[in-house]
Parts: sequence; structure tokens; C-alpha cells
Amino acid sequence: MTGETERREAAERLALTLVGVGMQRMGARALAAFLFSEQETLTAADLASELGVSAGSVSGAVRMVAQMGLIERVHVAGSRREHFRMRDNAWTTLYTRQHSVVDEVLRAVDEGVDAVGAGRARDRLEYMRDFYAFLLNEAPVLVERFEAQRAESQRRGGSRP
Amino acid sequence: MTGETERREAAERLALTLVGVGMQRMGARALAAFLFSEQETLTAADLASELGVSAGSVSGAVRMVAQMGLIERVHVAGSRREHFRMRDNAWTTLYTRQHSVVDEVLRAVDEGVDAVGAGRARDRLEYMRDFYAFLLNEAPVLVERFEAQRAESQRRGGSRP
DNA sequence: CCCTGTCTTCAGAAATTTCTGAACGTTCGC
DNA sequence: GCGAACGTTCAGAAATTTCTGAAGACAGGG
Repeated sequence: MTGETERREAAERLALTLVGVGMQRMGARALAAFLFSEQETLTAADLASELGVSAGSVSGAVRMVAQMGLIERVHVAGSRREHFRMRDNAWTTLYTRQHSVVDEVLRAVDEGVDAVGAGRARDRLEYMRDFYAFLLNEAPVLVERFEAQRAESQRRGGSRP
Repeated sequence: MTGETERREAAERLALTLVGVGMQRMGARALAAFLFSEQETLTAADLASELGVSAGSVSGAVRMVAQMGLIERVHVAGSRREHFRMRDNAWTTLYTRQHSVVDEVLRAVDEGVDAVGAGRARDRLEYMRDFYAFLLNEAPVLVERFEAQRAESQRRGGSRP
């Protein structure tokens, strides 16, 4: 266990890395806040104060991260504020969704294949199509294997209370 | 086989889709130009005229796409211009490299795990770490399987001359 | 050794993205 | 129903990214 400052720095570093990978800045920071929080859920106000940004920014960031399937809204009785929680299967969901953008690319490539006659261009496009189609097929298999593996090691090692 | 206009439109559509997936605009357009060209290689001048942009833009775009491992420089005797060609293993290379940014994320997460004590945050971070480590391991296996499968179907079906 | 054709670099313009703050809905407790 | 507490939206400011055009660098032929 280390200090609060170090925790925040690690969170910001992870957020920065995610930005480097193409994620939007505020969404990445929000996600990191969830990851590094000891709370089960966070409210919009929590996020605003943790990140030092306006309510408007939080609203936008939360919507984006929720749409990615990483967090979900939770209704807590007796609290007027909306709470958010990281979803259990966040990462596998994210991976699967990323592969639905692969599907988008695949469609565009397919149109390309139809638009050219036999020749070099067609060969290249078909190669690209084949690889992306392969990935699209294999992604769910991979996720299943991970989850099976994880369930197994949880059973052996026991989960945290 | 269809018209030149349709070919260009399909190319631009694919480029647009790639931009939507996070690729830079000019890089995506250059890549599409390669994919849809009947030529084996293209020069910077070819790209500039095909895309209708300045030499400076082409220089930047080509550098980026080359750095992604999708195209390579080719020296052609008797031509002063530099030629570029899509690499044969472009897509598998791209996939592999994308997984080296996964490695970057993994490192950042690992730092996070070290920065928090036992508790919810640590559980979340460890889960994330496990999934990304799993992906990093499996990516090369996937690529190998694709290449084996492709080699097999080439052997059976015969490759284009 | 110079000259020409080609590529790269870079400062600034243009376009795009991102964030904010204030106004506007909405919902819940009373 | 009323009022207060929250959340959302949106116009515009700020920051960032992207593109260009011109100037410079480099290589090879003559």
C-alpha cells in the first residue's frame, strides 16, 4: 500500500496511456478514476471533484464510457444522485465491441472488392478481407477461453470476499 | 469490373471508415490508394496526384503508414523517384503492432497494481491486467493460425500469377 | 563540381476536437 | 403540486491536430 499521491499519479499515467491508444482524454480519466477507486460506485459529483473538471465534462465523459460498455448506471435507494459502477465484464465487452468496428471495416473492404475487376487491387483487398473476417470469427472464441481460464483459477484460488 | 469513379469512391469510403477507427486522415487515404491501385508500386508524385494533395502532406502520410509497417520503400533502378509498395504481410504486422500498444497499457496497469493496497481497486486492476496479458500472449498464436490457414488454401486453390 | 529533380522540414493557416459555464429539463422528497 | 437538487445540452472559447506552400537538403547525372 502506498500514498494517495502515488495512487493518483498512477491513475493519471494509465489515463495518458489510454489516450495514446486513441481514447478520448476525459473518458480515459474517468475510467481511470473508476479503476483506482476503493468505492464500489462513484457519482458524477465524485468524478467532478476527483478529476477537477466541470459537471458538463463529466456528463459527456460518463456517457462515452457507458456507451463503450465499461460502466453502468446504478440506482441507489435514498440517494438522489446517479451512481456509476464498472461492469464486471468490462474488458471482454470492450474487446468484443472493438471487433464490431472491425466489422465496419470489413463491410467497407467488401464494397471495394466489388468495385474492382480481377487484378492486383482485388488481390490486396481480398487478402485484407480474409484477415479481418478471420479476426472477427476468432474474437469470441478468445474471450470464451479467457473467461473459462479465469473461472477455473478463481475456483482453485478462491475469490476475494 | 466497374468504372474508375466507382473505384475511387470505394477507396474514399474505406479511407473514411479507417479514419472512424482512429487512423489519421491522410494516412488512411494513402493506404486506400495503395490498396486500390493496379500498380505494384506508387511514387510520392503518384499519391499526390491521386489524392489531390501537396507533396508535404504525402511525405507525412507516407512516413506514418511506413512506420505502421504497412508499406515499404523500394528502390527502382533508373528512376530517381522513390517508390513505395504495400508489404505482403501488412495486416498481420499491423495486428501484431497494435498488440504492442496493448503491451504499453499493460505496463501502465502494472504500475497501478503496485501503487494500491489490497482492496477493490487492486482487484479491478488485476482483472484488467490479466485480460490484457492474455491477449498479448494469444495474438501471435492467432496470426500464425491465419497464416497457416492461408498457406493451406493457397496450396489448394493456387495463387494468382 | 554544379545543376536538376526529388524529398523533407517547418511556420503558419485552417479545421477539428475538447472543455467549460450557464441555461434548461427532470425527478424526487415533502 | 412545489421546490430544490441534479443531470444534460449547447454556444462559444481554448487547445490541438492537420494541411499547405515555400524554403532547404540531398543525391545522381552530366
